Amino acid sequence: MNVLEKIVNSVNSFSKSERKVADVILANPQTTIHSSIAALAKMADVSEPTVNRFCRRLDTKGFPDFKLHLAQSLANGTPYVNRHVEEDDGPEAYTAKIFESTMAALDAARQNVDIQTINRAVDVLTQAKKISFFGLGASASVAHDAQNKFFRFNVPVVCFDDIVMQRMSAINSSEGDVVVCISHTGRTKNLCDIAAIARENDATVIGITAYDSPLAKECTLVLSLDVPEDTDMYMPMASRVAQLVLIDILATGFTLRRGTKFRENLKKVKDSLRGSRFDKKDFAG
Amino acid sequence: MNVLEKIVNSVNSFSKSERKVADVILANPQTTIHSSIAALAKMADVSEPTVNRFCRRLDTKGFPDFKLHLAQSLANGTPYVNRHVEEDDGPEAYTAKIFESTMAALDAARQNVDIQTINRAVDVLTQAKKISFFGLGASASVAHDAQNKFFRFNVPVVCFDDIVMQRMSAINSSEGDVVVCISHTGRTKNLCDIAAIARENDATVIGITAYDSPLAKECTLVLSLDVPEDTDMYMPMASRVAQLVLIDILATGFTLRRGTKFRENLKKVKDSLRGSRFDKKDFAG
DNA sequence: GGCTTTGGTGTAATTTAATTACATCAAATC
DNA sequence: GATTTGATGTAATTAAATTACACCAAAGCC
Repeated sequence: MNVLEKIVNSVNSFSKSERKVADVILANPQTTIHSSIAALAKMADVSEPTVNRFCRRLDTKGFPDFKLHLAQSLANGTPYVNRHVEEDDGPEAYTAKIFESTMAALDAARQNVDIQTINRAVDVLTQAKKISFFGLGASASVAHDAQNKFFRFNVPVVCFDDIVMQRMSAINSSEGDVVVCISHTGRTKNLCDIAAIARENDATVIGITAYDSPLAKECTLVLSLDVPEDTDMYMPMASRVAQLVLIDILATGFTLRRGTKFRENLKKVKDSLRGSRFDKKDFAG
Repeated sequence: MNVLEKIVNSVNSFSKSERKVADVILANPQTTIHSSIAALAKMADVSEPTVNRFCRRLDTKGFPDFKLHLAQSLANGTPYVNRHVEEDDGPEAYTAKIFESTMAALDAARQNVDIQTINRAVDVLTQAKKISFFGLGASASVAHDAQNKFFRFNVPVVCFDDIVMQRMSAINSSEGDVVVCISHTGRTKNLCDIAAIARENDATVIGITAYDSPLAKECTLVLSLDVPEDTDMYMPMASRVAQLVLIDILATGFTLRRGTKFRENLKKVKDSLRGSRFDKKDFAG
């Protein structure tokens, strides 16, 4: 276990002064590793030996050794804590927090996602006659992204963010068609309807949504992410990123399943974009 | 660049004694971080000040600081490397890899992003008469997402993924308008044109794109992410996620800048969605 | 309720480690 | 061959961390 987590975990077993030290370290871990024991003691408003004892309590040899461990924890990417943005955060603070909580969300998603279901979803997608991506609001952009990805596979794919179009599309679906419904909460009524309609018409419905939601109930296959969402800002952030990564995973599974030959086709699509771009060589700095 | 790589790279510029130090450190980096300067000097068969000078040469403040950096380099090695998906990866493997490389990309983005520029971008956005988000292809969904976010702020915001509409919109822009152009490569000709047109019409142009790209040259402000992209699959994945997180950050900065009163408005928008949803209580499991 | 003990905390002394200042030596240049 | 430059080590100095010890507060005991 890394030192940072260790501090968080054993916060209860700390004494009053030790907790002060812990707070300061957790608040500015980066500063800590560049401070002397005296500076840190002052920041936490405790004596130097208290800091030293704190270090020992965490199974390090002393303060310098503790800093070493801390440095490694920090290097390990992130203190994957889902830190919330606060009123008086400056640009550095909220930037760091958003990156970190997004990464924390992805980490959580990775651990929660069910590989079996992913595999079955890939199965279904590779055999689809037609693939439709539906999302509303914030999930609409995820659906768009999915369309963009699967479009490159030269598979019939559509994407609607309009309820009426979605409805018509769902009614016209038939066996062999795959409908992917995207919704973080899984409680958007219109989308639940769409899923139900599609199923009635024998399409396979994949839900990228919360497990145990109304939408999930309407789906053939549910890909749940269970991301701890920071709702402070009243906007879905982390969940949507996790959804995108999930789309990436499905797309990747798709290409792998289709084999080498197929991937050459992808390259062709990519090459076709070249004409619309400035060449890397053309543009010298 | 991490210290370990730095040592390897600059091995030529070292003096005889310094090289002895370098050799010892590279041979047992793990031991080094737990040794005193005296111990290391003895191992390398040089004097202590030589070791100190060696540390300074690598842009560290001294020996303890050097050890800190070294500790981080060592920790950095393993956890999230940008592991590439391979031909015969199963679902577990590619799922894990995609999550990890996305997280690695975010980590890299976090370290590269320029806070100053973010702050200025937020400045510009909060003062905008109108905000336009433009993207093409994969970046279109990012633009959509941005629109969705900023729309909630009750600010005039548009988003076009159609070149003609983008062009018309850019021509009609004027001072006080902000145009955000999104492109991973920054080499999409059409979007460069749009940026140029917008600027000619006195709009402020923010580019979410690669630093040093043709698009960047056309922008007032460039938010660069420098994400190591996995191009194996011929699709932008990680970069687009980083762009989204950047949008999240801008949106967050925006709300924070606007103050408490404004955030109540956000809650209203969120509450307004309630009617279109199944209530949490209505739906028991 | 007062006494004792235990655990936590700070002050000051001590020890250890790192850094600086300076002297010396080697190699390169004139 | 002399001089200068840069590299290195020795010794002194400074800074940092640790230890020893004293004190205080809270919990348990008589």
